[in-house]
Amino acid sequence: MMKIQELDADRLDMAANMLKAIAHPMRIAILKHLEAGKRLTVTEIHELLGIEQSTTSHHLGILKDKGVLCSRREGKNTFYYLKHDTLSQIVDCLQRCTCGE
Amino acid sequence: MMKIQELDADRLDMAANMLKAIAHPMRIAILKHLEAGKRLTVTEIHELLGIEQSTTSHHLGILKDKGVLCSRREGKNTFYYLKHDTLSQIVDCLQRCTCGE
DNA sequence: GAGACAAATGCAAATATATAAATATATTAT
DNA sequence: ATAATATATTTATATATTTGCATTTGTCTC
Repeated sequence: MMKIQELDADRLDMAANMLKAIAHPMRIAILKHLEAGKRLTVTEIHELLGIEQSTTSHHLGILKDKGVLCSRREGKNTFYYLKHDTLSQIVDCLQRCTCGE
Repeated sequence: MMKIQELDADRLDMAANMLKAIAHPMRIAILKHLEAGKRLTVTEIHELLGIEQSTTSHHLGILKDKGVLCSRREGKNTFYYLKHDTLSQIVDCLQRCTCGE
């Protein structure tokens, strides 16, 4: 039998891990490109952002591992996309909050 | 004269710093209590969450420093509150995304 | 199978973050 | 000024993250 508090703590940890995964300039930039159900390959992202292939893959791995993205291999390519569409809200919110400061 | 890319990079950094500030179980718990324009003192939060006073102040300092919270001193107390009401969206979104996994 | 392309992994150095304990500052009341 | 209460800062140690490079694994075409 598990206490409610533990459940809460577990969910808080999960939420913190998701946010930690997103909380990186490059990974926010990645999410901006994946709004509205878009699917992109590792190479497309690495070219869009101008960062190393291995670095790109690493960032995508973190986002996938923490439940932010899903991936699907199709032939030579692996497409990445948002696990929950609603996650775009976070990017939108950040965009609004960093407008005028 | 500043390039657009630099502006983008600056905003991404600012956004990442805000998120990094939020991405911690205790700090998410703090934000949950500050929804809907609520204002709470350091002591209230430290009693609500059952964590050390100095730890509480430290967390609040991080949230304020990174632009998530504002504070206002009134007598002996310092009240903390959300800088942008819209930031509650992030907590709401996390709550939805960590429901069933 | 060999070669080409796409993606993932292991590694190491630099950098960043968390935590708690101790200390310091600010405000009010006496 | 002193004591009491409320916050904030400092410090040190432990731990985690970022990054590029080199390597490896997976997939397709020939």
